[in-house]
Amino acid sequence: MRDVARHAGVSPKTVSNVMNGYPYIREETRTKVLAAIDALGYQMNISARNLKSGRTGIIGLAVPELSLPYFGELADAVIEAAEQHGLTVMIEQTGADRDRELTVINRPRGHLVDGLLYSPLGLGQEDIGQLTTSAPMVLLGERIFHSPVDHVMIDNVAGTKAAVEHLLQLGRRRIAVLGVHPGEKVGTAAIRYDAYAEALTEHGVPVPEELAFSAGKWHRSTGAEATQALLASGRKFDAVLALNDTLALGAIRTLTKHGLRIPDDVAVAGFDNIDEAQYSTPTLTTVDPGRTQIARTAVDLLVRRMTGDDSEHEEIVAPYELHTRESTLGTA
Amino acid sequence: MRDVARHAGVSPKTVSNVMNGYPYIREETRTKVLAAIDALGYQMNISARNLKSGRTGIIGLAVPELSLPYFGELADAVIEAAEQHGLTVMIEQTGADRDRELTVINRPRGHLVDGLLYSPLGLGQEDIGQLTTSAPMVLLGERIFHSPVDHVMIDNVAGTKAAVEHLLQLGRRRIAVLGVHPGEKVGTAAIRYDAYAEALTEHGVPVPEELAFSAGKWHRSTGAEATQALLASGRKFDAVLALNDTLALGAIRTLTKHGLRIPDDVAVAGFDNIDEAQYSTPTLTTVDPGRTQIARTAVDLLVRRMTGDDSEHEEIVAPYELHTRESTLGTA
DNA sequence: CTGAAAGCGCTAACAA
DNA sequence: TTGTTAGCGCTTTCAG
Repeated sequence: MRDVARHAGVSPKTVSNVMNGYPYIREETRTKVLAAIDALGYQMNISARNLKSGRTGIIGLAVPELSLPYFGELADAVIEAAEQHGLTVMIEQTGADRDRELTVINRPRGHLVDGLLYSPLGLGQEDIGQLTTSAPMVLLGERIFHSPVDHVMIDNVAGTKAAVEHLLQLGRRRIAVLGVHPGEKVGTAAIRYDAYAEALTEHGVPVPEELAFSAGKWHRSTGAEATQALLASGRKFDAVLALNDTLALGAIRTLTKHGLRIPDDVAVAGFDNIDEAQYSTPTLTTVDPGRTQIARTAVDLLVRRMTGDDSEHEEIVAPYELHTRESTLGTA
Repeated sequence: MRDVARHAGVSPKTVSNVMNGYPYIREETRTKVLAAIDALGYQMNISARNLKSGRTGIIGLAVPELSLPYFGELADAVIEAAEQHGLTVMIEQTGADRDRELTVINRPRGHLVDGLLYSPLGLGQEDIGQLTTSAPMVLLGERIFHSPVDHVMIDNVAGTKAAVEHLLQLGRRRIAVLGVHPGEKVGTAAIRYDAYAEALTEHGVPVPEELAFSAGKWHRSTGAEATQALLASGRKFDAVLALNDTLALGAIRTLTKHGLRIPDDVAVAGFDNIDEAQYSTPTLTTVDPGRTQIARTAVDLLVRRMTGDDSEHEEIVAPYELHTRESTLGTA
């Protein structure tokens, strides 16, 4: 920057002013400076500016795994939204395991990010003490009850119930569940399972605990395995509620391979409405949690916090939408 | 840091030494310093260190869209590999359009990233003049012929040919292509299309130009649309080569909806081997370009460049693998 | 093994 | 409208 200043015959501060669009500069000076910048191929050193300002223009996004379509699509939406605010996004993968989630979240970031969007999978009330980040944070996806942190939430309960009620309306009574995490009292799996049980109960249908199958990571492969186990158990069922879409797609694969017709023999519903759900065979009935809106709302909220808004923490629930498709309705 | 030093009764430099694991420190001093760090909840300011060292520990990854499964899976692998080197990853989305690709790549990064991994979709020889980044760069995915830049490449030509030959061996002769970019002479679409034509020619099969259907973005939706157009054209075909997996999955959807049996009436093959290809109905025959290895190799190479290796630029081709599945073989 | 001094590149505050 | 001074928090000499 000194070089540029010398080259243009002005002071460094003037160069700084030009770079930052400071309005009160004579047109002539500005032109001279810009010419010098160009001539020298100068690029401002952001680290230096950060050091001065204490802010970096970077926000962090912590998600379990980018290779899961839901999180890939979420990250896409977050990056898009961040760009609107002139922010860039650093992504950290937490894996799907609770210990690593805590490690990652508590890793010192050295003032490198101005804020953090955090999409936890298995954390709950008991862990909130651990959430000690210096930068503002917005939690994505699920509620950690009573925690004094901003949340932008999926409507897990209402969404799951809507899916279950849809299956009940179709006359299904033996609805298997895929992807439960036995022992976990908190986290997405528990929330959705509880909502499922509650919906059944509300409609006077007994909760078939023997039809709940676990899957640690919510991948297609684990969905397929859980379905194998379900079939091997010999227990009767006429529907499958998978706790997310990838599990559902793995289930569809396994059911089809075993010659079961979907939805005639077994209806299948998922959660997330990933792009794939519209194009699978059969297309997948699923709950759309409002990804794009969650991303946008969360970034907006985070930006507000970063700029000093310290009003009471907010809990925003995004509207869900149930998409009914062939995996429950058949080919109309 | 000054505070910590005071608290521990040492000089700032000693604190710095402790933080950086400098070996020659008395155990007692180290303990004192660590205690002070803990007591004050001190976090090193990375921006300041960057300013001094000129390096940030961040690498950039520029991909078209994270919501495309291939790039989600690639990003996952890159982040994983970067972590091995203690680097974090900033992701930039270029969209799938050539102008934006150039814009993004030339955006000044203000010394914010130490290196850049760049996965272009539509660039070629003519654009290499534009690639003027100050930080070292490694190109991912495809070769831009003769450019003096490091490449870690998908074996597009051999991979595509293998897929085409597989279809030919099955007796298919009228192989439609989905996803071409008419007018583009460079970029992934052109490379794969040319390889397809070459494979046909080598086997004495005429290239059916009327069976090439374009799709700008390689999404499921565009694959479905292209397939609609193909069917609407009334032209006969017994196989579809989609230039990537998402297109193929969109095609399968449309073909199935029109009552065509796969592979009996139409065999379908894709490219990328995304996770979904193993679980779709039918499972998808596809070319695995070696994602994980590409990510690892590229990060290793980039790190070498960042640490001053300025030997001749390298062009590394990752080994591909053809996975034959139900969409061409049927259910054995 | 530890400390003191200087400076990385930028900008806020003030002065001219 | 532009220049000067000082300092953000760290590390790199070089001494002790």
